[in-house]
Amino acid sequence: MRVKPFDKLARPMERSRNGATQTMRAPTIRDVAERAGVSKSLVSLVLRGSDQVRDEKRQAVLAAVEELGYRPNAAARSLSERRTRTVGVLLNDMRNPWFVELLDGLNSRLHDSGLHMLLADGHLNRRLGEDLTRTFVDLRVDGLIAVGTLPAAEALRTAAGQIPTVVAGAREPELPGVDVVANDDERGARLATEHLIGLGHRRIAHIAGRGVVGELRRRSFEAVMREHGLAAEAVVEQGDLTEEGGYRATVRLLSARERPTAVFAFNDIACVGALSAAEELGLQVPRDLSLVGYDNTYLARLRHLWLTTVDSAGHDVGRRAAQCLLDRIADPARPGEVVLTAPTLEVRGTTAPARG
Amino acid sequence: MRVKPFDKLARPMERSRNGATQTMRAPTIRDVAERAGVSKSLVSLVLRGSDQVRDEKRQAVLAAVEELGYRPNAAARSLSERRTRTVGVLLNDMRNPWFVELLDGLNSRLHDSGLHMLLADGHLNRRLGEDLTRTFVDLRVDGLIAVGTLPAAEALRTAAGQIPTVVAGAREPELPGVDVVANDDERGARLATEHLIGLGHRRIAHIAGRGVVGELRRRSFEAVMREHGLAAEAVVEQGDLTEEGGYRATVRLLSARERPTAVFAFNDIACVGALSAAEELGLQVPRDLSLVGYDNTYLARLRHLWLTTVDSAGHDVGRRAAQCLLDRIADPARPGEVVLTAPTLEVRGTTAPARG
DNA sequence: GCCCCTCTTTGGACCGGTCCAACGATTTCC
DNA sequence: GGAAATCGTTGGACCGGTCCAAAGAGGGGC
Repeated sequence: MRVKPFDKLARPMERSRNGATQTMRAPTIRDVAERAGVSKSLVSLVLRGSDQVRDEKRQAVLAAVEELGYRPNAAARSLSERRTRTVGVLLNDMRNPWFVELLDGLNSRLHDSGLHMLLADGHLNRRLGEDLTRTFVDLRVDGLIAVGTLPAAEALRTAAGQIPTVVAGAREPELPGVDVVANDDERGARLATEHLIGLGHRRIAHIAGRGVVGELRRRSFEAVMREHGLAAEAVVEQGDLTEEGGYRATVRLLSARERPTAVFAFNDIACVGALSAAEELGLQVPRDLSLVGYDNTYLARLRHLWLTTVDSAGHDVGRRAAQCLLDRIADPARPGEVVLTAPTLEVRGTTAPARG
Repeated sequence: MRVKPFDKLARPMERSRNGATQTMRAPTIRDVAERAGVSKSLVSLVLRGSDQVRDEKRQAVLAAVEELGYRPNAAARSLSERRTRTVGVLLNDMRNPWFVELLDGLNSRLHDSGLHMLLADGHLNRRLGEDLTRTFVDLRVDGLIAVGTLPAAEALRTAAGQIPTVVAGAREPELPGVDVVANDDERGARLATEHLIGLGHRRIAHIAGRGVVGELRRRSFEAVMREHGLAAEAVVEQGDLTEEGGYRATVRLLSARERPTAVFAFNDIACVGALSAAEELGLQVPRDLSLVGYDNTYLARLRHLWLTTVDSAGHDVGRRAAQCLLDRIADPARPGEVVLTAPTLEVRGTTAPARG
């Protein structure tokens, strides 16, 4: 289908059908001023809450605003103030419920400071985030938050040179002057692994994820196993962030000669895949196989799944990331910081003591 | 925690630490003009792709743009063009994966037309959408899309008077001059119910949702049952859109004297709750109880759940809603339209022939 | 050589706000 | 009573673009 470019479309609100629907323009600050019998400067003062205005005039202005249904024009304000009160959020993948939770935290904190969130999903817009960062630069957003690991690290570096930037919920890229806020993956992986070892499991597998986060969790898993003298019992199988990946990895694991009695999956979604695989191969969870996920998304909380999982506190990560951004807006020159939140273990129905 | 108002924060990008990090301003169109040795009007022409410009000058301008790293200021452009190239999306609940899918469709179509999406989640911002619509009005978005049933119908009515508006993925509110794009709930409920009847089920329950959508599906379910002479076998239990609601409704259904052999749930999430309840009460799905969900979200596609469900084509609904909005922007005076997409049935693992 | 026409280019008004220097009217102080 | 300080208000420059009327530059026809 050929797409009609927007340029060719009529301008909004120029209802030019016939005489009936007239072209009515939104009232401006000057209209309000005229109606209230004051200057536009005074109106501006009142609207910005100055206390240098006589009460009588203030009332007149507010009345005029009410009567005309006046609403300030954000574009004009941004242009003049040289600030948009908007932060751009580059989202890796809105389908991942953990990111949604993070977003929630972000939003709550930003909203408190009178900032709006402009969302863009890099997964939807094929452009891999390159165009999106550019768009945000054009919009002169006051700050930029990259949620999750983005494909376009280079574009982000460029943008970070001009706009206060924070990476949230990912460990990369580490760029100069960019804060990184995430959960402590090493600690989380340790919690999961020690939980399984504490239940008496010895042969434990890990379904690994990609990227820096995947590596951190895997290494921590291996380290903990080594600490307990179980280096030889540690199995790592590469998966990805999908259910399918978790499923296939688990099928491979369970077809091996020496089956693991427990699996620590990179995230909840992969863990659900593992659950399906176990069931399909006739194993009962947690009797025959213990499973631990990561993220404590609502998936893990579904009664029918009820996964034991590491809670990586997405909401908290979001709130802290927002705080970091606010600090960075206040002082753009401060050096980049890495903030890690402490994950906790949420024990549910997919882990049990090892048999025998 | 006291929140520092944004007003008190430094303006972005005025890096004023010491002499080292200087206050560098983003280049404007005038800087480009000067560098290229032409007027700003000419630069504007080049940037907007006019063919009335001599090639030599065009090259000079483009070179200057490149050298300075010039990026146009969106706020200034909006102010002057009286158009933002942005549509506001009021999202009922980002946690519902079906809406995410719809958003995807929306985004793809809007992006093709050079429009950006400004997302706001009414569920996150407690303000119930009232403030959000106002914010969108302030921003002078070119269009408004309400995704899902919003609590603030009145605010939406007001906004719709000023901004082209479309409701997507919900059937209410029906307002003058507002299009409604959704899947055909009556048809979807019919597909589900007839599927179950076709499998030989007679005593069939429906876990009903709230609002107009809930009512449409329930009525259609009842109508189909009546058509097959099963009016007396139709059971309706009120649920809500959560897993918990589906769980509880199912517990009630299965504790009745005459148990249904099949349940048609309002949506996938409620269906998962039903699945848990059945399992907990010792019933095997689909052997002892057939289940049908609605929406075909990725939940339904998880191997471990593998729900038979009605596919309500979120992506398609999103794309059509975007098209409606574009049409409405082009001609704001056109009367409101109701567009329904045809759902399909996705048969998976939770339905089977009735026993006996 | 002059006039008209087409093709490019330009100055400046405008979009709707913010912000600052300046101003008139009081009040305060000596 | 006059100078200084305070308070409330205002005009106008400015933010960075778009857009339009009009100016300039050539070219062709008579």
